[in-house]
Amino acid sequence: MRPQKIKPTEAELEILQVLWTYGPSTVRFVNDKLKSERNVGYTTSLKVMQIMTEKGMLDRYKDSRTHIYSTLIEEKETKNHMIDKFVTSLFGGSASGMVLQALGNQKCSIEELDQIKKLIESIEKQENHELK
Amino acid sequence: MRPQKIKPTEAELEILQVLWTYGPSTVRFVNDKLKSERNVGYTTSLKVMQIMTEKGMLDRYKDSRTHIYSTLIEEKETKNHMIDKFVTSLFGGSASGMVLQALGNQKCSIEELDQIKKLIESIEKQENHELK
DNA sequence: TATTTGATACGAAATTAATCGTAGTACAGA
DNA sequence: TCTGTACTACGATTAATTTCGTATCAAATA
Repeated sequence: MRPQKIKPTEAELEILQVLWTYGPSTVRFVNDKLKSERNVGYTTSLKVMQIMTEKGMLDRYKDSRTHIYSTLIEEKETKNHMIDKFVTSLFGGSASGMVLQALGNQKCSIEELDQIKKLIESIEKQENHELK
Repeated sequence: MRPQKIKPTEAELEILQVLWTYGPSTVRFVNDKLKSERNVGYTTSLKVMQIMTEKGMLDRYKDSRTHIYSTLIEEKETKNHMIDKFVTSLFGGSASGMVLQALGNQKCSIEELDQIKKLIESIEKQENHELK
């Protein structure tokens, strides 16, 4: 049973990134991180985080005066869902189509490319195994 | 000079897909295609396409009674921008991070994986060239 | 104790997206 | 010519998102 539909808005996503990166945090901490990127008021972040809590995306507990928020949705799972949606809506569901275009136009280092190649090889090896 | 910021909404993207796939089309044609996926009213599609025209995303000319719409934004360029935004907001700008996760969780055929591997190899070859 | 500081709750405005109803227009065919 | 059909234009509504101001409360401190 999913906690909720995985479809964070842009503002929610920014907040999730902070919580995924730094772990459970106060509104003050999250807002400071967001402010290093763009201008956001404290009560704006607070409100969004309250709404996310209502939606079941975040949990919180009271630590003396302040609340400590943590995410209830898994980083990897959420990103997978979002990749999936992205691939479906832009590439007719073809993940390889998306990857080909991404690799063609984004700069990756040799090391990164090698890492991808290794992953592909390990997938291929595994598939051969399963075919036996 | 860009025609406009490349940031189609979901409804706009659906329409762009149809126009990219089938070429210049009437509202009726586009709406029929959309209706094969989900329920959309004719005037809804019409309205969105009119707005897209105002925004400079689409162009149109009158063919006797009806308008024929065509896109003013390039498929490949638009998708590249969107990949870029996606990678930035979800993967801190690391395209390889996104690719690794996409390949890990989406099923690609052996042929597709090989195709990706070949692309990587050709990029690597080219980079070696440039380094000489 | 009174004041300041920093937090939460809540309401409400502003924006944007998506949807559709209605009205008007023009051509085709009876 | 009259009528029906298919199209466009436009306004209005709804829902979701983002934003922030104000009120309130509690703890720390002067």
